[in-house]
Amino acid sequence: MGIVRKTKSVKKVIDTFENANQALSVVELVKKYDGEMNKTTVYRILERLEEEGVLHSFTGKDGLKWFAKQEDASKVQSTHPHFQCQECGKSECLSVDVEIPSVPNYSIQKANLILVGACSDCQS
Amino acid sequence: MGIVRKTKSVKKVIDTFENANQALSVVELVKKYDGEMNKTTVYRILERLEEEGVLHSFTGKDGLKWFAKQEDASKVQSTHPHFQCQECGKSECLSVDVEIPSVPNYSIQKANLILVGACSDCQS
DNA sequence: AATATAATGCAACTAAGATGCAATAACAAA
DNA sequence: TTTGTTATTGCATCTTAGTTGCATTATATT
Ligand SMILES: [Mn+2]
Ligand SMILES: [Mn+2]
Ligand SMILES: [Zn+2]
Ligand SMILES: [Zn+2]
Repeated sequence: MGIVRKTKSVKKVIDTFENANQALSVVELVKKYDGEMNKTTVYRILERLEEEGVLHSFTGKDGLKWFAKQEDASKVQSTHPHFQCQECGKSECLSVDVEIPSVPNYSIQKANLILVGACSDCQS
Repeated sequence: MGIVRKTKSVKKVIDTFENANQALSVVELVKKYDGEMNKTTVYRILERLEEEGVLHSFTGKDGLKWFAKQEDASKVQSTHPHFQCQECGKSECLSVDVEIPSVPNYSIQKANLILVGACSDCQS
């Protein structure tokens, strides 16, 4: 499973994430590659890059799927929160610690935390 | 805005939430009312009940929209986490406190925390 | 260069959710 | 209780994210 072949399209996607210091939604990636890569291909490359551990994904505040580089564990913990700016729409991984609350009788496997607000560029 | 008329359908929806001690996804509500209420009507009633403050909503782990009763502030804080069971699919509001991490240069307006795991009924 | 098969393009499909409009039902006023 | 106003509903249609099957193409390996 995962990526086996470094195709032109795969290289493009990897390159895009290398040069982006933020998360990218599948929707915007499909738009970005319009004309050079099929929508289905974008979805499948992202899927494979995630399986390979090159990218990771999360569901944004509006239910859209986002991807971002998978930084090494030292910088960002496996379960980290994501920030989404209400003004410019940008989204990014936060390397802060989150206290996952424990709930009696429940076993929590993972936590999905989205923080919504205004990023540094968008302060009024 | 909001609910003005207590129609049969509105009463049904309110009643469903009264007798459910969990969150309900729009998808399952549309199914539940199949034959007695139009899909569009379900969406619109939920929307109005939320505007009225009778219900509140959140986006589940898979991007689906869920609704739940709006308990009084004393029991559940305005920004509370939600739990979603990977086994049975049930979802509910958690009345626990969550530390919203502060991020330098960012203003956080709200937090959306979904905890995923196994509920008490689904422990192995 | 020949081969095996992973990856792609394309068309069609699924499913959640939104929208415009005409018909209907609440409900307040008469 | 009847009537008039208008909120609500049903229905058809649309939008958009995401998926799937299959034939074609490109990559990596020998
Ligand atoms: Mn991340
Ligand atoms: Mn809740
Ligand atoms: Zn911003
Ligand atoms: Zn369960």
